[in-house]
Amino acid sequence: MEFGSQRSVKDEKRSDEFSVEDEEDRPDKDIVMQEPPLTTNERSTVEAGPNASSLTKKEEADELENAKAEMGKVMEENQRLKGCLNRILNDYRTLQMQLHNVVEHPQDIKDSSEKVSSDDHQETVNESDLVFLSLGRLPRNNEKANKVVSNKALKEEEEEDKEGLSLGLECKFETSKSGSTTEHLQNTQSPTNSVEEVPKEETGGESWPSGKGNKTTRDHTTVEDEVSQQNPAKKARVCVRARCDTPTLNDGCQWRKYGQKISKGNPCPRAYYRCTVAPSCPVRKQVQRCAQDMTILITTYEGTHNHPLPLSATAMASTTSAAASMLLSGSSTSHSGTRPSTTMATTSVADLHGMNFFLSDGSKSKQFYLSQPALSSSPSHPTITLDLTSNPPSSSSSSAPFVKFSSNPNYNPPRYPPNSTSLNFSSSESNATSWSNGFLTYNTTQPYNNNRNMNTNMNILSNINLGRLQQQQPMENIYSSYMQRNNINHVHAPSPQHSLPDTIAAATKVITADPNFQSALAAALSSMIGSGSNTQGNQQGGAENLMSQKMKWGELFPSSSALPTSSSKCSSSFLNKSSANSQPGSLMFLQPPVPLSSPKSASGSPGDHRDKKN
DNA sequence: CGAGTTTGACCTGCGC
DNA sequence: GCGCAGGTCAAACTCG
Repeated sequence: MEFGSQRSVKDEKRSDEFSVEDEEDRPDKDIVMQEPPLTTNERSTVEAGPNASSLTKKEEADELENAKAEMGKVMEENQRLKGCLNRILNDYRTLQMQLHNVVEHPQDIKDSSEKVSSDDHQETVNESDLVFLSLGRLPRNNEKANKVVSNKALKEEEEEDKEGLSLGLECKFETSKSGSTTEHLQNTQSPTNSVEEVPKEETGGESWPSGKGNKTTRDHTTVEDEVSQQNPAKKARVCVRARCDTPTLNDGCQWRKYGQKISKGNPCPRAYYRCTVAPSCPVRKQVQRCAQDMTILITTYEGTHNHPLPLSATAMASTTSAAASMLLSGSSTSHSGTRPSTTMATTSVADLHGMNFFLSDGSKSKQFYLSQPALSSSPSHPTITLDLTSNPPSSSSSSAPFVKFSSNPNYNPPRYPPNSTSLNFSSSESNATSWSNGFLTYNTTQPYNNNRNMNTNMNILSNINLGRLQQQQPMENIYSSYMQRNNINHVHAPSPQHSLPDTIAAATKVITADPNFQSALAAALSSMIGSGSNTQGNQQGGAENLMSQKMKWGELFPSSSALPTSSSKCSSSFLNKSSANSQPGSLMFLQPPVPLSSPKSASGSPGDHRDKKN
């Protein structure tokens, strides 16, 4: 499969470069590292033996000293990394406790958060910085508690008028934000919706197109009906575009096909699936081939699983959940007509490639750029697309490995949405589509920031790019966003002449300054990094692996590094693999996966089933 | 025989 | 109000 081959190519390429993944695969690597490879001289020394007359004792001593110094450096580095790991683990535990407190004792949230914030490690990780991303659904009895949290968050948002995201139960970019705007919010009846809307959808309380199914006994519970009443439209959808030969992405879940339809504008039929892992699971997905490129499989997810997810399904679920959350939070504000003067906007789509999240919204009222109706998400369905495809090699690529916008899942470029939320998992190679080898670009536009600059034409676009920094372009986005965030007029993409240190500094500032970035990063990284480990069999020690991977990344970010390479066959395969590790250590709080035994389709995907047939 | 798929009919929302 | 298109249902069918 394509991704598999891509992986192998990448593996070769990075064989001689520092690999976080490799290191993570070998927890005891520091031991290995303590014995640095022999230098040529050393080797010759060893080979020549003590009788070698060419080396004087002094030379030997020098070499010995050099080796010692080198070793010292390595050990020092090890210590530093260990310290970092410990710190991150502490953070993780603290966050976990915080979550626990939130879930168990919602009334204590503030207290606990204050308490925690007094902790050393919490100095920078305050409540507003947290990402609570849960894929499965919280138990119903917890929903209330979370609603309380959400309401609190909402109040805080209103009070603080601070930029940020506010999401709900399942995926919270729990930040304070200004009263934002959101037409989205305004459209909702319940004042609590601003925060609950996402959670409700994401918690599986989500309702499918209203009205439908109410007549017959459907899966919807009373709560869900409630939700659908409160939230008649605006079902967040996450569209995943991936090159895939199989009929469906194997995302780890069990799906049952319940319908098929030829949609207008696309000769390929669209198949409708619903999750059958749990009988009442509201999650559905649509699968359709891209009309322009039959190799591209467009999978649209809607809803959130209300049951524990199989390991193999958590990654995709987390990714889509995060994306949906971003979408919904991002959609909370709107303004149009201003084309972002950003790297994105100024970069020709044709020159770009890679994996992208892009946000689209069929809703005119929300004034996101409109999706084309080809695979039309219904107007009431804001859609975020995770583009795991790559442009053909012909597209010039290396010069601009990033960001491409497409107007719809069928990918008709370029539209340049005035507002866009985009997580970009671009690959640095034209036809390589690997999450962990790609760049992560988290763009937040004003909807997120929701700041007072809304009336300006200056779209704030913030990019965080992770990845191969030997290529300058990624940093340019960061730089650009930084400049923009600081209201520095910067109409065009920054020129490559900017010094790397500058861009690094800018990137660092961007990351540290904006909790939204951190949140989005955390979500995206959870998927990306989680995928970095390995094989499905290697599902243990995931937390530490992940955490240390994150740490590595954090450590390495300022310097040249390669992100861990994941194995990705079909884009979903990688997700399967990633899930095991993404779960425990990430900032996502997933419900404990339960091994699902399905007598029939262990693969869990109808596509697999069909594969057998075919 | 049970689970999953196929497929035509039906329902609903939206635009004109 | 009408027609269209998306989405869903459910009976029939297939498969293991």
